[in-house]
Amino acid sequence: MHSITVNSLPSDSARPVDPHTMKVACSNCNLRELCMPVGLSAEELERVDELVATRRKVKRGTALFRNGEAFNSLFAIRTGFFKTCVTAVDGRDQVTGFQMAGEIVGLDGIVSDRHTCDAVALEDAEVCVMPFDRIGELSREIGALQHHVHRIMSREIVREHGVMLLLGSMRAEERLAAFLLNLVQRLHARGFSQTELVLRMTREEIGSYLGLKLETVSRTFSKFADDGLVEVRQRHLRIIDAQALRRIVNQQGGA
Amino acid sequence: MHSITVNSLPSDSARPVDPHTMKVACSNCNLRELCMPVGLSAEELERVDELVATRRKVKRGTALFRNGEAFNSLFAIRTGFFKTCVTAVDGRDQVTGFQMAGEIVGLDGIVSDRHTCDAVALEDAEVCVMPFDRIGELSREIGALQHHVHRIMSREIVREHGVMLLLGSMRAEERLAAFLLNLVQRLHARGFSQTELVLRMTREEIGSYLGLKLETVSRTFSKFADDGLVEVRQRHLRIIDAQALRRIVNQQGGA
DNA sequence: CGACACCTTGAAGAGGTTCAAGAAATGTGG
DNA sequence: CCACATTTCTTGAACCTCTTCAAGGTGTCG
Repeated sequence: MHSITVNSLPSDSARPVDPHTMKVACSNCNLRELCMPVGLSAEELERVDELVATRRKVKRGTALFRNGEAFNSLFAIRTGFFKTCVTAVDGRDQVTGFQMAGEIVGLDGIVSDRHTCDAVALEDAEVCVMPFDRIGELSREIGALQHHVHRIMSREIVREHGVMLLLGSMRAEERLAAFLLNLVQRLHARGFSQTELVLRMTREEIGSYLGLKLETVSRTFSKFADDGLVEVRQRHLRIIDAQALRRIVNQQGGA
Repeated sequence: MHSITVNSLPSDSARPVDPHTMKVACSNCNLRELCMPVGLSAEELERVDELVATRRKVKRGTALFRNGEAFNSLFAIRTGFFKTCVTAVDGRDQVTGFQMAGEIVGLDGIVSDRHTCDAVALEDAEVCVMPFDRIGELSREIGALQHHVHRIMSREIVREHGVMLLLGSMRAEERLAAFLLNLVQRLHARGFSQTELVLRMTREEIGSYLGLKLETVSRTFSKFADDGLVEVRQRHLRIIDAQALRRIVNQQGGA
């Protein structure tokens, strides 16, 4: 089976050798609405273009950054799919999120000038490198950019509130249903199918994110399939009854 | 019993009638190191003072803000103790954090211009109201303030990563031990005892935060007491063996 | 094509929840 | 200041969900 990439942007033929083509024109990027502020003047747009210093390719399975590394830049995902995870002193691991095209990673590093989690590519990926001091300088001059940065950080805080609600009060089926609906909704916003998706992560990674063991994830997928809510073939997933999944999420443990 | 305030700042006698005394001099505030950037010039400090528009008193049990309300300001806690909680569509509730003097609440509202959680005072409290546009303007001119705002938001993201780790991978005893150590550490940073504390929240609120039922919280307290790790008399708590609590947190489920 | 990682399923077990009852603290009003 | 109502906390017992351990199946990549 051929791999379906999460992002279908035209792969451009920029050679890493040429520093010119390494520059990215945010103003022309299909993902602009996702990762850049709207309502900029032509002049402002041009300056924001300079925000992206370089692009960087990240091979599947390798890290964009790791816990403990110096923080210098935020990264906007152009293509590919990432997980972020934190590690406790005792070695315990927790996936804190899955990120796709147009989303920003690296915010965790600002507070201490060091990254405090790992960002690992789950498929070959490319990111825009945005040096954080440059973001600071530019957002001092462009109000819309400043507000945009604040909104991105606030959005991440709110997202994590949602995960806390999920981890703190939902049962396994509710967690997995919420996870699937969230994933497919984000993919749909990027032009993909509302009903079909390819999971880029293992059952174990899903389990880590949802606070469940991989066996529970697998069993719950099977149950959803038995009940006719989804069709599961390994990582290929088709949502048959989204409404039923929504009911599961909003039913407060069976009440 | 008279209430022990979490914060022991001298209560000043400002009358709400007089707009002058309502102004707060951050430059003189004991909490400055907690909620304000360091290394400002005298002139900058003076301008930052103007950040705080007013103060606001919040009676125990009432909300500083609620989910859905318009977002205008961030709030720096001067005295008192808060919880923040999100509510799902089905009415499920999740405490997302407990905040004390020197900490900032309201960051959740930036992304959508509406608050997305409730902030409720668990004891009579007073906050500094900092209009968000003014923060924006001022941080455009004072680089240290800009960076400070970024750091506060990043710190919140990192804090929530920790909570996700707790909720996703720890057992009841580990969660409660981590919770107690965190609480006492933050109180100690504010000049309180390293070993004694008064819980300002109910067992149910602790449980909600930790993803446990109140009975489990109660039982786990009792077990800690039986094992000689803590002394529990209602909400009055004394930590006897902090090292043992730390071992519980770092032991990865009994391994 | 063979090795390895990943996934599924079963059975037994543990940890936490639920339900229930009573005790302790807190607040209220006489 | 004391009696009473209310909220909060504790503890027990039965139950349930998820985990653990184990084995076999499936898919993928060199």
